Amino acid sequence: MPATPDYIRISDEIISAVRAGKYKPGDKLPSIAELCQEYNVSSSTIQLVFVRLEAIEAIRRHQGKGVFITDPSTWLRKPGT
Amino acid sequence: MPATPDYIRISDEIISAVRAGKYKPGDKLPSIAELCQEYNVSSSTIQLVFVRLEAIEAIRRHQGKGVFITDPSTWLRKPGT
DNA sequence: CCACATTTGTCCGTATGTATC
DNA sequence: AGATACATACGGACAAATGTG
Repeated sequence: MPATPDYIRISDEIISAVRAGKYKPGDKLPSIAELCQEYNVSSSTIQLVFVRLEAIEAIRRHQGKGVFITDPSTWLRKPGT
Repeated sequence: MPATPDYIRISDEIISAVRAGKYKPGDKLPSIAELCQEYNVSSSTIQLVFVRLEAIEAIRRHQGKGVFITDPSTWLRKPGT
């Protein structure tokens, strides 16, 4: 059983959404409060997701404004490469 | 306001230590408890550091064993490149 | 095999600060 | 000024893997 942790699963889902074109560069993610409800986790878990996605430069966080998708061409790669 | 947050500063210091050769691939980092004391932060902050370093594949975490430095050639790059 | 200590892993709730609208 | 939203940090609870005796 993998039992993937929430913060891994959620960040992977966001990456998949970018890959699928549901998010485009510059798009703003839902607010932390909304993501908490959508995934039924605490804000601390969402913050973990953001730290992880920011580390690979998949998002940019702007205090007071929101969290935005970056240009995937700089970070997106196929699985297993 | 902090010029640099703890979890960014600490992870950057670890990366610098790798760059300086103080840590080599396969080396085990001090335990979470020791890092907490060394940097005078909580374990949650160290966990943030680990999530960040793991996202860029600078470390690998092994539950019950420890946290280990990976081969820097796969992730280490000069600042600004 | 079992018991135990150690260590890391995940998640939560909260407090406080700062930036933006 | 107030509301909204993100940012950082803490402390604790419990789980899971490992190593030792």
